[in-house]
Amino acid sequence: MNFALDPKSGIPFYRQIIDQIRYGIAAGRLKVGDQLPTVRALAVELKVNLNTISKAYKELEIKNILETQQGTGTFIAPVKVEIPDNEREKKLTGICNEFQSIASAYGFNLADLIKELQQRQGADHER
Amino acid sequence: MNFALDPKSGIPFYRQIIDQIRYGIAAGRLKVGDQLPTVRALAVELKVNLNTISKAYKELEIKNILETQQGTGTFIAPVKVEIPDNEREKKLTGICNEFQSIASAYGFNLADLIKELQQRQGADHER
DNA sequence: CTTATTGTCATATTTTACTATGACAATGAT
DNA sequence: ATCATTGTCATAGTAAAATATGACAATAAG
Repeated sequence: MNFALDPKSGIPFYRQIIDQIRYGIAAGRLKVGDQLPTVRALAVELKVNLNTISKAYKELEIKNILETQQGTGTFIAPVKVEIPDNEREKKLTGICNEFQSIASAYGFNLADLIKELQQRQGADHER
Repeated sequence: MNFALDPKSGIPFYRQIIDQIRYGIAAGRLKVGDQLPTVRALAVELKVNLNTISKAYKELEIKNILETQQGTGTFIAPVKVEIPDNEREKKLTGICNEFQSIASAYGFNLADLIKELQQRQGADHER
């Protein structure tokens, strides 16, 4: 599981973390019993305060999505997490909007972006 | 151009306004020279404070995306992009790296992104 | 038992977002 | 010249987000 915070999004860090975990579970990349990074480790990795991670984990524990054992760690709880298709689509749209806007500010159009991404896709298959 | 604020999104109002203008330009719905609503008119329409609109416009003006003339109004500025080819390529790579990283944190892969962008390309041609 | 690691809690401080209000400055119409 | 409209600025207050710091509690390993 890899996390990526976007400070320019205006979305609070703790909420971005929550969402990325939810999406990870929903997509099956995180499975019941998997251990998450420790609050301190993730805080260092994302260069944010320990309390910010703790807040995210805590909210997910309240929702029974995570289980924490003090002294041991934080784990994915046996709960089904589903992200509605429309929310997922909305997220993708938002990410692409942001992407397209920034690209356009530097003079890149949709064709430029698609071409660059397709090259990566090709490179992926070669490996 | 019509605006819509989502109070539940957690994204600051002024940032939502900034983004909607940026996306509007990127998508071609707003063109060079177009006048935006006055700060007071938009403040009333969106039921937010005048300063919130002003802050959004001001930030866009600093980025040379808008031009303001006191007493007249606020307009879409002519975007100027002059970057050497090698730096340009580097920039595109960087933007796409960032994009791919954030998308991946939410479980979207290259194929998802390409598909979404291609849909936009198609929608463009229909108009 | 001791020690290290884990999550938790509490407090204080800083930064940012938003609102409220009032005043000022530049422009264009009359 | 006068007036309405435009964007701007300054100040103050409230709330949320994030940080900084230190301490505590439960678990596992030795």
